[in-house]
Amino acid sequence: MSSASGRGSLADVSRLAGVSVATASRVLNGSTHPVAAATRERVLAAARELGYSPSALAQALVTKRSRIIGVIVGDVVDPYFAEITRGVEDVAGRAGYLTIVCNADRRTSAERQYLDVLRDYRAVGAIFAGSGAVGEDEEGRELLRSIDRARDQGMNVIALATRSFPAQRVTVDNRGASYDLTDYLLSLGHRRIAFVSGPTGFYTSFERLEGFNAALERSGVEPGPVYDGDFSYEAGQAAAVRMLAERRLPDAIIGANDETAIGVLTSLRQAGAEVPDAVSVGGIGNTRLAHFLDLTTVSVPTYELGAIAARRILGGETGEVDAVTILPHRLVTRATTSRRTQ
Amino acid sequence: MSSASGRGSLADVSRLAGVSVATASRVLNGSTHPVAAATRERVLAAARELGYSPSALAQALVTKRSRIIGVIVGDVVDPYFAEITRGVEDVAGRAGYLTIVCNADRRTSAERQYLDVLRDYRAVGAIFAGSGAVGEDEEGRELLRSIDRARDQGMNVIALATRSFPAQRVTVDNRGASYDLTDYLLSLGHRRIAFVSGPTGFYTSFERLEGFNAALERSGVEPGPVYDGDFSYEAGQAAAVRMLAERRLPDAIIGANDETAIGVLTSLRQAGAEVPDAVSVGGIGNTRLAHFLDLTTVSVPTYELGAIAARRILGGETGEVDAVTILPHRLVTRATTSRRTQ
DNA sequence: TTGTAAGCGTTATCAG
DNA sequence: CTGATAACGCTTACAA
Repeated sequence: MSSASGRGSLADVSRLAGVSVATASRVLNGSTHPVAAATRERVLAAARELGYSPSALAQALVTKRSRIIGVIVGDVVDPYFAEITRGVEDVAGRAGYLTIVCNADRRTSAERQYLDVLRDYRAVGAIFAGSGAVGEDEEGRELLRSIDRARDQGMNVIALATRSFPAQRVTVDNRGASYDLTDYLLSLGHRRIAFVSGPTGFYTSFERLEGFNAALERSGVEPGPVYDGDFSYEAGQAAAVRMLAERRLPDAIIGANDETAIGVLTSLRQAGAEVPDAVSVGGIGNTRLAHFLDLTTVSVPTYELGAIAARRILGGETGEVDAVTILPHRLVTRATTSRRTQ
Repeated sequence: MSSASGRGSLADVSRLAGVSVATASRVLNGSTHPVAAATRERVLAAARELGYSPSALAQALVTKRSRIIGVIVGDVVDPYFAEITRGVEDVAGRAGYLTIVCNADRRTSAERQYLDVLRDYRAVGAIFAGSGAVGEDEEGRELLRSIDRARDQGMNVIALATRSFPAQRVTVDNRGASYDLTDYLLSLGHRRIAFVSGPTGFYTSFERLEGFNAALERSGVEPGPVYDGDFSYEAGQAAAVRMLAERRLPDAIIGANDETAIGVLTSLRQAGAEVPDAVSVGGIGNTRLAHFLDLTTVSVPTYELGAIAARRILGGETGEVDAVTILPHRLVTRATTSRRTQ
């Protein structure tokens, strides 16, 4: 009976302390149920002697809820997501929760699979950190089904970007962020402004492109050329190469995120184009990369995004499923942009 | 009885299919136990209809093992660890395992806490990605105790750096990496070479410093100045500021890792010092940052480190506890180093 | 080939 | 204040 390998179960502790498992459970885990001081002491002593630690698995099984919180990101290596993750982990860890980081590689099907696993482990909630595809395809519908099932089991789902499924949202005004950056570039005298977009079909890509176009239009400037990208460094490089091959560089270039802007920046410089003297370059995100490279960008409170989402989930604020909280962004002007000279 | 909220249990499926839970279990989970084709079909159909998905929690409880693998890193945001994480997650995910990333902030006590939680969830194994403190302090002893207990419960523990506890290791030759970089700098004619170290007391810091000193000594060059750091960007900046305040810059500067080297690099450039014309700068790691900034560095196969460790754990190769696998490193010369001119 | 039943380690409900 | 005991959802001998 006395669990061959485990000197660690509640039963063992209760036996050693000479009480029932019920009592042992009450003192060892945060129960409000009253227990006599003397009894409590004996249990504590027994637990210490045995080096008891509760089986999170068993606890979760019976309470139907584990102390796990999941973050589903587009790319663990992108600092944008790494910083969000840190925010989640900080508040989760402080509350004794474990954070599971799932790398979906920006694929909806992977997101769904991870969500399912998270649900299988009865995670308390899931945070979708990345943007998703616009519109209703089969994968989107499957994701929606998975989300519904997750919710049925009591999971709390939060998105940190616009998504095609209903969810409480904590995000930033991507359109505004892009608008502000474009506007700043215009104010520096630039007219031919190029934009290297995010992956097509993603909400965040769309919103940022929209802000760009809106700012140009409002100033009566002809829409600048748009180069397809996917939020990667390589996409920025590729776009820069294409620009360099054309007869004239734009006055300024915006990357849909910092990674892409940095791809543009380094390619340009390697090719001998002066930044910001010949071309200005800006990104969005204000990740550490931007800081390191002194890149003009728009600060997005990534850490806060993660921290707030985690707090929501832990606070059990199921709230309105469609509530949306917009965190402020802020233009950060640095060394890769300057007034137009030529 | 028919679980109010759950139309999802094995019992529900078995009932609908008209078989016992044992049979349902056998067909639904990879059991080799024979089941009649017709029965199998009925069970499958019932499961589909109910949208059954097994409780990972219950499975783990009874098998005493969950499909979870943990990675304990020093800093999620540092690309060095992010890339390791990606390696782990790729192979774990492919095998249907969930990766839990734990951010220990380079604190031994946090590492221990995370390991304990991982054990509470009966993770199949834990990977210590970061380096640890040299020597035997109380925290080190506690960590050791936790590791022993984790092993008792069947967990597999692997370290990706030298650690003070016994563990199978998959790592690189840090001393050699640093030696090679230093040697390269010497070959370029540099003589006054400075080193910005990692956090004092950590094995990896120590090994890299050692390689640096060994290379200088072997060439009969006077030991260069060593500045204290902690693997952070800020440490690199601080060291650069101190150097700039001194009467003469060194010929070359080595950062104990890429982050630090980049801190040095950007501070130098912002202060108007030409890199590599006035000073050469190199790092260790070959993280994406180094790539972006065209930084000379030593390539460390981070992704592979993580992938191999994960494969070991999943393969259940408990193997020799002290076995160590050294992966090759490689000097990557780029634009931040050049022959000494002055 | 199928079923029965004993756990796995907790929590929670009810009686004392 | 304390103790039985029934779940929780699943796996796995052991029987049939």
